[in-house]
Amino acid sequence: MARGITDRFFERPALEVARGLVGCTLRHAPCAGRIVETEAYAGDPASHFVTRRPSAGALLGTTSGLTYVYTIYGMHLCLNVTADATGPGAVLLRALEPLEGLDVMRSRRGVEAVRDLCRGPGRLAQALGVTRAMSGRRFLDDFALERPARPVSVVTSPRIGISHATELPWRFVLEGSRFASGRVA
DNA sequence: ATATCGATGCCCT
DNA sequence: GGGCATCGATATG
Repeated sequence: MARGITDRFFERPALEVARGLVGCTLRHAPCAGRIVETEAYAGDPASHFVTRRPSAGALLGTTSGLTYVYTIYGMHLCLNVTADATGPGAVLLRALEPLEGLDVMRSRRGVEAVRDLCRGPGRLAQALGVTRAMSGRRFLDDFALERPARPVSVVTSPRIGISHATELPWRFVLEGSRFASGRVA
């Protein structure tokens, strides 16, 4: 596969990885979708490297290409990939445009509408069958990534749902996508 | 269309 | 005990 992504892709700053992942196809058989929304976290005050340093610090600080899964608000999982092997970094996958395995996604999610299957990090994780046991594994052991066939337009905005470092435009959205979470710009 | 709110677990003081 | 990188249901313009 000419456009397949390897571990080396993640050996750079989280901002570059987050931007580069937008437009890529994410596969976790039998499901697949186009990544339309990501967020970068590094050593900033909103990052788990800072706010959960004792537990998540090692994983986020000195690795790249590993899966990081955490529970939020007691009931939702969020799927991340670590980036930048020489410094803290991770990318949160926030939304997909569903492409394959929609029926499996529907049964996991318990909803029918395509637009509601993977729009938002908790929904995305549920639709793909993400589990906490994946955390710490090589991301590419559980998922496959392919670059987009053509360059994509990406727009940035502040990150969603955080209360610190809200001024940083570290959210990346595929321009014009109806499958991104949050407000339509 | 936006607003509010309850559910829930984990990591931290 | 407090604070979340959230979602879905409900209530109201």
